[in-house]
Amino acid sequence: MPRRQTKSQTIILNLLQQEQAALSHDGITAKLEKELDRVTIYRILNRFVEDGLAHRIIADDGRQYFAICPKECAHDHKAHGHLHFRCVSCDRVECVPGEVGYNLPKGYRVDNHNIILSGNCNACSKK
Amino acid sequence: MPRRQTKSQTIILNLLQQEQAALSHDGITAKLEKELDRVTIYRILNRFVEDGLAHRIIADDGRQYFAICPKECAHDHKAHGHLHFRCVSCDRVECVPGEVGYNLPKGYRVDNHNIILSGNCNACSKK
DNA sequence: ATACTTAATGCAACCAAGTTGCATTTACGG
DNA sequence: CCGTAAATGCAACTTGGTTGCATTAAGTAT
Repeated sequence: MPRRQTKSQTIILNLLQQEQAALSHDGITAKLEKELDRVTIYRILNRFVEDGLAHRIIADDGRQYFAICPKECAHDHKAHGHLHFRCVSCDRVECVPGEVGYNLPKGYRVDNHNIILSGNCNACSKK
Repeated sequence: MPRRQTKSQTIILNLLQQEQAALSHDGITAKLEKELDRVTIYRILNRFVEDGLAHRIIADDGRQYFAICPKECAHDHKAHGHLHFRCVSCDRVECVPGEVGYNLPKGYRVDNHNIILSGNCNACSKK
């Protein structure tokens, strides 16, 4: 039962790879020329996450965004300590490189980070 | 058109106040003895947020959690720089005091923080 | 206390994001 | 080229949350 390489899959993978930002389901559909079923897209994305190829971010609009894991986090697929920025004007979610600092009371074991700042990105705050 | 003080409202306010954790809609219903309509609860919570009484957190399960604003953040109702921890075993979302450090490329204007770490809390990681 | 205004409630219906079941298609190993 | 099972597509469902609207009940004026 190994994975199979399908057209749809590679299309989405390429999309995510060339994209700077994390994409939501409908961000993806928007960029697709050949229409794909909602379900298919979700399943492909979930597979990517399962395989540690992409990570899933739940933004503060409550929706899932997906981004290809940068090499830096390749060693550690669950704890993505970097932050994400969602621009409320252009609706892009970007991965912002660099670690986030915090301290937690002892005994707490983190196995997932979901850090979203939102506001206006560089481009939009100039308008 | 000022606000009116109703029973349901005070019940929920008290609930949130005495609770250490942030509560979701159904966390609240669970703790309620007298049953309240879903819609009513949501509307009350939204009003609290509007009035700067509570803040809304979107956890990494995609759901909204509400917590009374601690005094420290009274001066600044939108940017809650502190982090939240969601325990995946006991399903509690706690506010963790202390600022979170990060740096953002210039030009970015943050007006909301939504920082969720998840994993096992002190109590649960001992089990 | 009584009447009036309009905020708050409750119900039904709706909406959006995401998932599941199942029949059909299709990648890929033999 | 055949057979197996992974991937797709469609319909239907689930969950979290919101909206419309008639009804109830705060708070104010009389």
